[in-house]
Amino acid sequence: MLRSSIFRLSLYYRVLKEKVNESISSSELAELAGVNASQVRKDLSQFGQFGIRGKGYKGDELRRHLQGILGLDRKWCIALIGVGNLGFALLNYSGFRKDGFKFCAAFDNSLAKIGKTWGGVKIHDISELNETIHKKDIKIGIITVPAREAPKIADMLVEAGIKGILNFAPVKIDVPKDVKLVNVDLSIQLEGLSYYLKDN
Amino acid sequence: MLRSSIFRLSLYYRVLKEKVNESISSSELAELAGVNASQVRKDLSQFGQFGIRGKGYKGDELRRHLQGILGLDRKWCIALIGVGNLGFALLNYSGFRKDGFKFCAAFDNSLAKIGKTWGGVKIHDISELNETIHKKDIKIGIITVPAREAPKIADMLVEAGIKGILNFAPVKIDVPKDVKLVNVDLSIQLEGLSYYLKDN
DNA sequence: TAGATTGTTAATCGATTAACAATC
DNA sequence: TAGATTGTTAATCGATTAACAATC
Repeated sequence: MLRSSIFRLSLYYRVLKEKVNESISSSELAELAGVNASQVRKDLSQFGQFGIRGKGYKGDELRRHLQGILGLDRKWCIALIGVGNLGFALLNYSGFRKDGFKFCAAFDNSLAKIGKTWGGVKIHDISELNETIHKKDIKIGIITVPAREAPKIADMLVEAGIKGILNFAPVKIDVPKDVKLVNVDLSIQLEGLSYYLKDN
Repeated sequence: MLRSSIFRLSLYYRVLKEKVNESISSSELAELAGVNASQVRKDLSQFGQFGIRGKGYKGDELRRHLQGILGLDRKWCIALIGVGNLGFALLNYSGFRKDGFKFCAAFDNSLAKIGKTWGGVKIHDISELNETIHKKDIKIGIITVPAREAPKIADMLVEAGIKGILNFAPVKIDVPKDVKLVNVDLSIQLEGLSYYLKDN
């Protein structure tokens, strides 16, 4: 399945929250999500037939389907590694919670932080990574350590059996192909803006 | 110019930092950046001929070219709107600084924050947005307010003459086509992971 | 039935990769 | 000169959009 399709399904899932008790056509949904109507129908058709010809889609029904497709109908236990400013912000970001994501443990190597509880989450020493991931059945790792430490942390996560990594460190991470890696590179996003603005 | 090409140029720019005193071939550069060698040459060829046939590219020279192309050879004054946890983390993120990005002002509507200085940046009332942007010659706006406030803030930024917006709010923002908008949607990235993991 | 809108196929568009002549 | 590697064109691949028969 296409990365970009999945991205758009999340978008549809989000905008449908406002249409729970209504019917909605592919063109309305497209308008709300900022994409093409054909694309909406194509994206959905990869997973089933959710609409009624001549009528459109039922908001709540489609939303429930998308929730299942995206795997948001369950709890996801997350580990966050690197409780700096960004890590702290993510621990406290409430937007994740409503999608079933829950921070089950945080890790850092700073003695000042280990043992403390931030955002309701206990901070462990990184040496406890493997054991904690198994014990708490953690499925997703979020890397918010400095770039030079990130590849090693990624290896430790893979070693511990993690199959999904969200990496914020500005460095190339290599993972086996059965591990899904998503990079969020804030510097590169900002540099993209710089390019477009430089001749204004 | 393609969004994806620009993204990769930033990647090349980053990995070349380690190759400043060396020559490097398109295939080495591709390896470091995790892309195809033809793509490296194609990307670069859109902006000029920077290599020597039979030899490759000079690291420092190519890096300087990329710096100019990306507009990173100058200072960029940034405004951050919404000094919550994420806003605070970005204000204190040192990674932006080395690329010439500088937070010149922050804005919030909380009386407890207005007038304070965080990460070396003064927090203003949002009512001072327009005036401050003009006075400080701010070119880029970063939106880290809650979703429901984000569209209004975006309008204010556009009104103030901002031409580049980095939006972290999980909501669709509309801007005129002479304004470049980049969305960073953390929930959607995480939902993407959920999709790939759900059948494991 | 007539109108509307889906699901799906076909056409288009764009991006990536391969190939190779040019040339250091 | 021989070997290497660029810059660029051609081929391939994949994603988006348009079109339309199916059908509510």
